[in-house]
Amino acid sequence: MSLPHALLTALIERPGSGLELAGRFNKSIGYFWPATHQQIYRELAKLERDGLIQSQAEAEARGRKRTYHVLPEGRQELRRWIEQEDAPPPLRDALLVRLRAEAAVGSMSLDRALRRRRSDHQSRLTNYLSIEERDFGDGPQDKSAALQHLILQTGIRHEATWIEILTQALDILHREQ
Amino acid sequence: MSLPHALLTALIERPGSGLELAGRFNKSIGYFWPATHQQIYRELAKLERDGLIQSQAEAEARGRKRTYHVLPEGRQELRRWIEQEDAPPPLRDALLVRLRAEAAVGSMSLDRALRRRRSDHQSRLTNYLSIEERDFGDGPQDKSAALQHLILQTGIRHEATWIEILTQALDILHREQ
DNA sequence: AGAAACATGTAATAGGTTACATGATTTC
DNA sequence: GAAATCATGTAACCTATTACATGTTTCT
Repeated sequence: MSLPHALLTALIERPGSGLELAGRFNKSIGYFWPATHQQIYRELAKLERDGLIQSQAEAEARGRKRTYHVLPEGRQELRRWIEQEDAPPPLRDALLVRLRAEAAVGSMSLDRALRRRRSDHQSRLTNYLSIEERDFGDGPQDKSAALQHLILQTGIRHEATWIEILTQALDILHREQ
Repeated sequence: MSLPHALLTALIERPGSGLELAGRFNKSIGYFWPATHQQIYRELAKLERDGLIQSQAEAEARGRKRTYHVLPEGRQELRRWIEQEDAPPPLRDALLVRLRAEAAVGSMSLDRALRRRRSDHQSRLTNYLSIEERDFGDGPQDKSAALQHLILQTGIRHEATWIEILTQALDILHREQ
């Protein structure tokens, strides 16, 4: 249920069309709330039906660009939603199921999957660190920038934790006995 | 797509019925792959149709207990699945969307949600630490126990990271200016 | 004019969540 | 015998994923 609110946030940061949003998502909000363009178009249409955003298009036709912006009602709805409480989402990581399965059957075949995952996390970490350098490298931050930095740091810590975990897992699997 | 394999793992650890599994899930695999009893019954039926597990019941009737165990084909399927590689799942945490939205609109109303989340993570952490004390407190571990311990440590680090993040977020929101 | 890129969508499927329905066993 | 608990299931819905379809603009 967060996608519509993620879209409202992105459109407040800057109005745009469905495909533009899909592109921006890949490099920002999508790191913690991914969405495909199909999902985005569907939700944008619904948000407009609900009167939270509005679109302008040069002409009403299929392949024509349609730019959305947030209405006051949308901003209001976002403010309302921000203060909702919800429980922490579960990890839901298949790799943990695999580790548990390995502990149960001892197949000894996890090695490749673990290395692959570790290198995935390593490249994500590198990417996040270079974004941090670029966007938050110098100077003091206002509240808004500090929050965005914190979100990025969440990703950084997440990747770093996984790298450690996977290294430990490989150690365990390679131990004698 | 991990639920069937999580169930195979649980049934290898110990055969059981649908509701028993649902109960066990809440205290073990469910920490990183939650499932309701409805899902579990559906998947068990499918696993039996596919010839991976088999059930025994005293009588064929609706409310009668039905105990499942894993067939060799199921064990084989689990071994095959373990070595599959997959990309890290996204964080998909609504709270990060909320932080980003707060950065965009500055509603100043996140406080309660952040404290609630932090205390959720704190009680989970306490719970995990006491499980660690109880199950892995003393002595050296064989490979299987070391893996299960590592899975628990993943949860512990996850909760600890979130507590830090949320504390930082509260600091930022309470800052002057 | 043709190709590539931009742009918006539809359809089918799978997985998970929530609400509800029903039978069997145990306990008081 | 009634209530609580154990146990198995159905149905409706929502979200996300994947594959496909189609129109428009720009570049060469």
